[in-house]
Amino acid sequence: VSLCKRRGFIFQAGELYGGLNGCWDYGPLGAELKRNLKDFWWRKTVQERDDVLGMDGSILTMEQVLVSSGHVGGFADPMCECPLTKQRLRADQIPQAEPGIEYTFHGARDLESGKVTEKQITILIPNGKQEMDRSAQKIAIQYYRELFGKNSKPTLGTKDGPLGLPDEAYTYQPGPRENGQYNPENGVLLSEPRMFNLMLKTNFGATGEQIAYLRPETAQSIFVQYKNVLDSNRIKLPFGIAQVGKSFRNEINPRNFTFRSREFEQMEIEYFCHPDDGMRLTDEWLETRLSFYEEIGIPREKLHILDVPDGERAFYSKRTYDIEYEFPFGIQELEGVAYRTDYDLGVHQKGAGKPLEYFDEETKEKFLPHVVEPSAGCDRTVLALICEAFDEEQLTDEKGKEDVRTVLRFKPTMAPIKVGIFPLLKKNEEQVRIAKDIQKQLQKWMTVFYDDGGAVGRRYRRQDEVGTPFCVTIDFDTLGESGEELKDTITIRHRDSMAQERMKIAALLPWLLERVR
RNA sequence: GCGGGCGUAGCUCAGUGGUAGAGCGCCACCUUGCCAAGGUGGAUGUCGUGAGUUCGAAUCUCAUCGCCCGCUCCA
Repeated sequence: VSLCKRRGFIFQAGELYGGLNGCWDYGPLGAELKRNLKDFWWRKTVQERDDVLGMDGSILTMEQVLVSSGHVGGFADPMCECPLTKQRLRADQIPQAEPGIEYTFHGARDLESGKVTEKQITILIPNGKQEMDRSAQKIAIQYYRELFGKNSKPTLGTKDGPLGLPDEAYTYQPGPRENGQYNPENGVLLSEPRMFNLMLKTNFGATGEQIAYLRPETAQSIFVQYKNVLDSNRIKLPFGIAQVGKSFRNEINPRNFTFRSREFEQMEIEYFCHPDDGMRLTDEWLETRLSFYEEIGIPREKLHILDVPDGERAFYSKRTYDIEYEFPFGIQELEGVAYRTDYDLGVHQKGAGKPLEYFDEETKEKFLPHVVEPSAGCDRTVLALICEAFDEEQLTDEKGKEDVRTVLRFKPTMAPIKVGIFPLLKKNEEQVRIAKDIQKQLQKWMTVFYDDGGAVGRRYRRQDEVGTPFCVTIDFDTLGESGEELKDTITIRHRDSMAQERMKIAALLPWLLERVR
């Protein structure tokens, strides 16, 4: 995180004003890195395949689209929280409380330290669970002590509040209250139901009367435009539609740097196919995606494949693989490959009242296509690239002096800067002129960085720290001081090995292009 | 949202009621013929923000924002 800020990869959004929770800005180098990832994904997914087309959908999304998809209903459940276990329960699924006696505690005193903690909690002990008032009280106190430990004693109180220091501990009234909801597992009175909707809503129109949502996933615009893409592109099943773009979720608790953000970018494919092919294609896409990660420099052994078991998958999914990466903060999901069946086209066909079936001319078969969805988190992958690239290398020089070299070992394809260009000595005008010529030449093809400040060794190390794979140095040999043979040659210094090789200036561009694209 | 920890220069951090600090980094000049050499000079802080206590607050109190950890959540 520190390196990211210091070298301009990632800053916190709104940092000047104290920061905006769950939002991040990419600085110059971060923007390059992210751009490289997205471009590479697009090239591999759209450009180099015959069966995938791209699109770029609107972020603002009609309410009806998200009603049909289930997001408006599914994401807007009222939830109640249990103050004892912190469990969250859907308010509409909590069973009615049985008759019983309700105990309210107002706090507890630690018997050793005498410290009093105030915390109100109400527990309903059903009539069936008690033989007499005293045993119900015991059960209540036992629950209560789970919160404060065995050495605590609940505070005395009345219905209206705590009276003083502990002895008898509670107030009670017979029977459940009219609007109260209790945790069926432990009888604890739950918090008031609150809406937990993960979608961000906005208004527009002259008077702001129209509602729109910021999309919670890029997928929906693909489903909604599926028929338009099909009709306008002379394409046959199976085929996919790919999209890279921002999505938004009102995450309750953003965490782990950019890993879980409220605004994030997705790289998604919705692959439409015949129902018989869905399971097979899901496995195929998993393999395709795994080799993608290998190509960008995330080794297979750092990836874990989770075959999400029954009961934990989304309700519409017949199979889901999570592709997870070993982040420093744990093994976490980079991408989900989900077989979504015909759920999405089904709900939109019904919701919009318009047929979305596909007619196969060859088999004369009419059916609703099924969908396989490889959905990758762009920001998460950028974070994985940085984590994977980061290295602190121990060096020992000829004099035996220890040194630590910070290196980001990005694959050249992903590296924000492809090549550093240095004149060996800033005061040598000829070296500077040649270096600037080379800079001009290479700039048309790739991101380069010109530097003439300080000793050349320091410049190499600065580039190591931002992951520049190659550095070119123009020296006295370039000028022909060691004879005609070395004239117009430069040295290329490799980031990972620190080794150097000499090369004609004319050979430089093709040599680099072969490696950095 | 709950519990705990934390917030001082770009970074890492010292500073427990009395003049705002160090190392590294950064900028300029000198030096430098290939791996963070050296020298000289320089810039940078509403001590996260707001309120309170005090003659006086980075330091004490409260609130708030943000970060980290554990829960929770994450179709």
